[in-house]
Amino acid sequence: MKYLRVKEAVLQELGKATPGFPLSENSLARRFGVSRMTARRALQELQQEGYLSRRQGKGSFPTERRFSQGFLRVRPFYEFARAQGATPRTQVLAAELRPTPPEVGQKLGVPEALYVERLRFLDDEPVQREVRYLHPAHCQDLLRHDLTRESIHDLLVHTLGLPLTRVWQRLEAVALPDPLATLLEQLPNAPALRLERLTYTFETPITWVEYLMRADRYYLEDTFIPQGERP
Amino acid sequence: MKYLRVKEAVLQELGKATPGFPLSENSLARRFGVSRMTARRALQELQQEGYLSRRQGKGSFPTERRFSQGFLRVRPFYEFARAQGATPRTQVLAAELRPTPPEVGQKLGVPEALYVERLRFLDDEPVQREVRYLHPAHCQDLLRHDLTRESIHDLLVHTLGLPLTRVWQRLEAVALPDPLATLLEQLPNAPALRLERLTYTFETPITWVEYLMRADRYYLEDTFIPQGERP
DNA sequence: CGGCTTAGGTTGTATATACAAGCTAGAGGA
DNA sequence: TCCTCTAGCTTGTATATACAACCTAAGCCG
Repeated sequence: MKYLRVKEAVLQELGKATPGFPLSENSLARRFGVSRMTARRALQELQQEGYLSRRQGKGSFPTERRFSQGFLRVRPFYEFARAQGATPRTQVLAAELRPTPPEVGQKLGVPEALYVERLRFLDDEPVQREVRYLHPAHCQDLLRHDLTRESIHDLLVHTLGLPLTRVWQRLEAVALPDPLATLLEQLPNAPALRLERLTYTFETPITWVEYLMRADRYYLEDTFIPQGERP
Repeated sequence: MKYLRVKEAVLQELGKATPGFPLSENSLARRFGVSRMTARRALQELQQEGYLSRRQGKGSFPTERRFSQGFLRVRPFYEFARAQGATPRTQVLAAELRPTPPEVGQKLGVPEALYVERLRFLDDEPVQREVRYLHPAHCQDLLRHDLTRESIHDLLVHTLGLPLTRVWQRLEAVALPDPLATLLEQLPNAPALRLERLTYTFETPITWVEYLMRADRYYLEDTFIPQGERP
């Protein structure tokens, strides 16, 4: 398991803020006496695990570390509201073609996209802000629909006929900075859940979305039966 | 991009419930006129994306996609730490019989319970606090074990022989009040994820637990394949 | 019949080679 | 000075080869 030895060694150095970055496949291969393909595999796995960021032509750089785990799924807003017995309302703050910020542009693979920003209310209280970018080639018909009434997810699947075959998502807790806190009628730095989601049709990313949800109005709850936990 | 062509083709066949499984690297390579390593890459990526399950000596099979909608699953701390490549450490702050607070007592159905409070470190940084109440009639042997080294979940399942058949849990964002913020080396009102969980053996509640996780060190992330979302 | 060995499939690991594509610094020319 | 181009680095893709580890089924032998 040579590639594991290389991984371990690189992982050690990552902890020490060594000034030896960026790493390169060839230099690692020489240092450990392995082939480039073996060093490459070590770096690829470290990238996949979130330790390294690799860019063609530049090299492999350490990433800022964070920890992740788990499994989760979140229901559409109207379904959630119905389950709470509250009255939902949606205000569309923007719906237009707009250049994509770099992180989103990289994920969607386009320089500009349909931008939709919506504010969600339960019983006339703002509880969630949604910011969404949609792939322009696949979703251009979307703006003809009433985004205050219809679920974008349902529109994509049923009206535009885009099968949503894969979902990547991340959930975290954040403190609301000020323009957002005011928009959601919260004090600055109030806690909120932030859900970021990228949805694919096969290998094509279709839409990126960020939800910010007031912590005092939103939680995720579930009951399930675990698999393979019998003694 | 030959490996992409192979991926696409395999993905198509996956949709059709073709009886051509299991797939093998060599047969794919012959069919598409590519090298084994190229076919291998296609299969590896499909595995990583959750479409295929590959086993040495057997082959590549389509996965049952039971990615359980609406569910949130959290791994044991040591497993999580290992996956992150970080060094875990556990400090036991309390382990004793204690009266249950009303919300917990109601859920467990007992007036007093085994109380365990632990602080979890990754690379010597406190990242999670766990507070747990255990049903005294079923878990009294637990205090004889080393709670700094062993997973309570594993102890319950494997040592005490309690099948954990049902789980209720809730996840939310909170602001850390001051004694807790200091304990986790955060500023007061820093955001955190709070996970509350009640675990049953059949209809008997066994343990209630609350995890507080630093927002700057914890997030939940996943990729899954949705069910029944085809148009 | 029952158990063992073995042949031949599978994926996993490791190497060498070649070229394409992205990036950057520095040489060179206007 | 400023611009352009290129040499030389990086990662990405593709191939060929070799052997190890794992699995299954067929066949052999007691």
